[in-house]
Amino acid sequence: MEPATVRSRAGRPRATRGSTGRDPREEILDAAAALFVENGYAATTTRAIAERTGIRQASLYYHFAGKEEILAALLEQTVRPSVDVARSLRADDRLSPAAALHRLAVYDVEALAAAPHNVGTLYLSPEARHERFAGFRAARRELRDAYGALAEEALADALRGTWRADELGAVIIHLVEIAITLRNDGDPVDAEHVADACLRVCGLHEDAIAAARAAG
Amino acid sequence: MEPATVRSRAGRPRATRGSTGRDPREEILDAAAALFVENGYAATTTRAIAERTGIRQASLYYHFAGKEEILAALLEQTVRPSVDVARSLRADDRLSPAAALHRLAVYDVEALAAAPHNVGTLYLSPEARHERFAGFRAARRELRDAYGALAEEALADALRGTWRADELGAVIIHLVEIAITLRNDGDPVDAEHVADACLRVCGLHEDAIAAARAAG
DNA sequence: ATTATCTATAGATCTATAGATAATGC
DNA sequence: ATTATCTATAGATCTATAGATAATGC
Repeated sequence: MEPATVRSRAGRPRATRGSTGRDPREEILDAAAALFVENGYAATTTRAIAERTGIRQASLYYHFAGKEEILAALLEQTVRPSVDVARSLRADDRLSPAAALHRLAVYDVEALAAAPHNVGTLYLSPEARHERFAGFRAARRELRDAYGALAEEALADALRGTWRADELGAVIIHLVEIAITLRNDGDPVDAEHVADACLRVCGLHEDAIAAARAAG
Repeated sequence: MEPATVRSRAGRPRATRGSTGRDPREEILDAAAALFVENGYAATTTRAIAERTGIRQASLYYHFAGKEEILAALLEQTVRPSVDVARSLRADDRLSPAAALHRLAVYDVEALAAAPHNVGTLYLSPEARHERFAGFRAARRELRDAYGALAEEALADALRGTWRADELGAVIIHLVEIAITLRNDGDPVDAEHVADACLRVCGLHEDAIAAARAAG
């Protein structure tokens, strides 16, 4: 039962017009995401984030210890759902490896295509590699390994021995991330097509791909 | 006929030991490449570049108008050879589209794998998208379009109509750039495998892929 | 009393320019 | 005279902290 009018919160009012009533933490994350993607993490100043949020620069520090913590939150909240989906797909023994791989790829591509501000771009930033974002890096590694394991199981016999599982995982997750680039270029992204391409890289024939697509 | 001892150049000597005798412009580009790749363009200061080069910060400006010009030079010198190879492969009518695509991919992957400091990483930086690097962006677009044109010609009949040529180009060039990520992860990169994967994405069967590989 | 903001600012940069200097080249 | 560097520094940031303030909550 939400109140019809937004009850104004505790705390000194903002100097600028238009407190949106949203959770200020979310407002900051949203503003930061847009700026990080547009200009890059390092080139984005705390002042710019605050300005876009509609607060003063210093007020950021009430919600986050600093710029790094904002990036950490964005990275983790972006990759986490994919990891959860990967876990549940791997646990589902009603699906063939190819079908599970296809589904995971479709989910991921759609998530990247729909994420606010194309936030997947942040995966590519040099900062994301840093030790400091260990939570994100561990999650991403788990996702890559899930792709690797599924792809190795689905792999056509003709290709056995050509890829190690972790390379294969890196290749497939990388292919999925074409969604980021296509979106950046303004092209519409067809998740099924990209997922099909993942199975083709595994050496599957068109009929096997069609079967995996239907099972997903 | 090079002189046996390196004749010292005109100009005030450097304050630090060890003027290498290389072209100072090259020294700067090399130092900047290493730092841009490691820490990102925006996070790299002119001071850090100078320090690594072995000169004072202000001395950079004798060789480059600023940081941006250094990045522009690195981006262009990295993409240019691939564009040249793409042009000559498209002009060579002794090669089937699949064979030409395979060769271009092999060339590109090997170039990315061998480039000093994994400089291909810079393609991914948000700054590289900027208007200011128009030369690089035009070259990259030409390369992507070459991939798109070759891939569309090579495309298996079963896949006709599923991709537009420019999407296809984006997908293939993106797949080729897995070389950057693999190298970042410390994995060895097998250019033939990646090129094969490009042809699989185009829907080619293993025998057609083997033929294209042999023709390259 | 608690919360969420604000203003003000210290201290640490960072880029780019001005002008001096120490070599070689002629 | 020309070249390639140097030292010094102005001016413009940028981050993070200190402390004040204006709301709501009890």
